[in-house]
Amino acid sequence: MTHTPDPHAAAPEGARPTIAPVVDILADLEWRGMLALTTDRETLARDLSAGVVTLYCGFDPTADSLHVGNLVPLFALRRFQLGGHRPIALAGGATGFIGDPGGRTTERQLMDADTIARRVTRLRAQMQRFLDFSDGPTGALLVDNLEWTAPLTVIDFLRDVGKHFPVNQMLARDSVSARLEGGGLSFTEFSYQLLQSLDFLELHRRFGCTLQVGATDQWGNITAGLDYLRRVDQAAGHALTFPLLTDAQGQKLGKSTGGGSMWIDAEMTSPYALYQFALNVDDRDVGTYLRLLTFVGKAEVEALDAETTERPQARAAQRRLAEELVALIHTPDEVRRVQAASAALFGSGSLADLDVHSLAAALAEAPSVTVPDAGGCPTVVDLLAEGLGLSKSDARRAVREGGAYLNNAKVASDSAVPEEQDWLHGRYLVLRRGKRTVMVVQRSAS
RNA sequence: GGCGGGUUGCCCGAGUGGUCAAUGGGAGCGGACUGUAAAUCCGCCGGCUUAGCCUACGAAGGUUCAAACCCUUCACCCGCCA
Repeated sequence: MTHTPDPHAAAPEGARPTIAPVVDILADLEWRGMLALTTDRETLARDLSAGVVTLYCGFDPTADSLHVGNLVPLFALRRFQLGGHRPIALAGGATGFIGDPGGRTTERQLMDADTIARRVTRLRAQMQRFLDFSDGPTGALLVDNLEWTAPLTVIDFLRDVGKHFPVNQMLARDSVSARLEGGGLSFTEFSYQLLQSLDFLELHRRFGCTLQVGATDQWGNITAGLDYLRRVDQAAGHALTFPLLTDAQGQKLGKSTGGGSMWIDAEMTSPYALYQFALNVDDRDVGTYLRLLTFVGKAEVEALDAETTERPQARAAQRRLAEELVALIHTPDEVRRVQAASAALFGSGSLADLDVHSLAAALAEAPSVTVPDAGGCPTVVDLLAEGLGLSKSDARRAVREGGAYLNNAKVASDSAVPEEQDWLHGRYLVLRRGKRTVMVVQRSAS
């Protein structure tokens, strides 16, 4: 087990993410709107108040990074931890090979072993950042189900696991029946629930894990595990699921308006992009996001809700969400950097008035293109295309539609070339497409 | 294994020899309005050396002056029968 220092520990006061204490975990999840289904609520509540409960949630390596939507279950583990319980984050090194049939209509593409191994490594590193791995009864654990699944032989699997699963019940699971009504599914994906059940049993035996949490499309897989636990070990466990949420646009949580995911990995989604994403969250969704994706307490979230209703233009809730998210996912230092960048690029002051250090800092996050000092500068169209990864046609179109700006001034012609006086401090050009896509052109200092 | 239906741009989906870079809807992008929001309206939405040219309608061949559209083979998907 690896112990990582809390990335927020060294941060100066004020910039650190808010971590409100959790007294009653079920009540906390409830007001956050995170409770979809549970097995017997009263027994669960009693167990949770009687002492430390060990619980787990699985994460399959479906991408090279977690995305913002994955934070809902991951943060739920943390909430349980704050409430005095012990979370286990499980990386699906084995289940990633099989593919969960739930929540989709078609067969998954199988991943090769190298891809899975790489992704599991990255997944583990990311999950470590959000839980407290210090020693003690509530210290988090990180496991990979490949550890106990890989050594299993086919015969053992069929005798020891498969024997306990009635096919008629497996067929009845929503995740399976939905697929049967659609295009069907392979035996491979049909078997997924067995592997997930095996995980639950294994974690129960190793760590006394008695609760599995997950998005509500996991309900069938989780309860399959509970049946298995009962049949094999005569043990009782619990299931708790979170609602599947979509935003006001019908998008999955954490998708930008462009449809792309907001990744946790700074290389895949820059802190600036994440900050801007949060700042632009729809008024109707911001309360939900604050509840699910931050640890801000009830009183404060409700105050921010009221702010949103009364003074939407201030976007206090969005600002808070943006700060919290960047602080949690990245660092408090990043919060200050992206705030400075946002203020400079969207602020009212003229770019030309900005001192060179502020300008350089503001532009650090933006895509950048460097041109040689001597010789002619490329056209604005070429610079936009290169810096923003557009086709020439797209870049030309942007200019023709009046959606391209050089130092906040509209570019009039698609043959425009920056002039000498356009270079801010002799070194920078700020190009913008539309309202929010900013890039910088630099040339070496003379 | 047999018979039938299908495979069109980011997605859905029209088109069944020239007038097709391809109707329509959704998504996306830009503009106006605003609060870097929503709604609404307008424009755009394959690429390029942009009044033109190139590449595209599952893949490869063929017929034709001309093919997304006709023919052949292959691949995949969906029904029905065995």
